[in-house]
Amino acid sequence: MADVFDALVAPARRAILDALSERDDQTLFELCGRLASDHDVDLTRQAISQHLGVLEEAGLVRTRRDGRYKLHAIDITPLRDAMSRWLDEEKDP
Amino acid sequence: MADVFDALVAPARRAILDALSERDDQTLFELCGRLASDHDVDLTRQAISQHLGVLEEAGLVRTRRDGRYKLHAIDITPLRDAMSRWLDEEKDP
DNA sequence: CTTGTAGGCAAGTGAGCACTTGCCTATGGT
DNA sequence: ACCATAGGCAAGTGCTCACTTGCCTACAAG
Repeated sequence: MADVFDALVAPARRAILDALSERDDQTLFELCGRLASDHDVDLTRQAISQHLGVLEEAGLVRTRRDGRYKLHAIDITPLRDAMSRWLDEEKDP
Repeated sequence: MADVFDALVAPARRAILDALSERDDQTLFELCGRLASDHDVDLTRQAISQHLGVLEEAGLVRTRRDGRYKLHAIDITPLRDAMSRWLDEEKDP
């Protein structure tokens, strides 16, 4: 299981999370097109696929099979867990 | 100005932020000792100093001079800003 | 002024990673 | 059966970065 912080360090992977925030259940090819047109990410399909693998290992992306399509969705739970140590500082007034 | 995500990818830098979360206004030497004893980070002084430089460039650490001492404190504002795009998803019930 | 402590600058090295190229597998339509 | 689409595996390359080593500056106390 890869680290959440390792997963977030690549701008392309953050763009993937942004694209998945807009719409869940996108295929690899959908993501390639959307990233190129809307997020200034112009990478090969294999590069995007590898990034998705890292994100999935970190738990930030969930996948499900539908025939020959593999649909990707974002899951921010590991992100909350990783950041809570700093962001959950109680501001007791 | 370095990227917040670049700053967070090194485990040593996250440990520094943890150490500064426990107590603000620590010097470089204080941090070296505390990191070695409490956070399993056994690096040279120069390495810690370079990490502090990256954190400062990312805005995550604020410094002030006091005589020959340089005191470091954490500032999580850039962290909130960087993560809000995913963590501020409104859960409208 | 010298000595010790706190910090800074700079170059060098090694390892990890982002990205590509090339080929292979699987599912679905006609 | 055949072809096109969706996805996967693996090796190779170049570059970035974490860390060290070595030397230099600043402030303070005796």
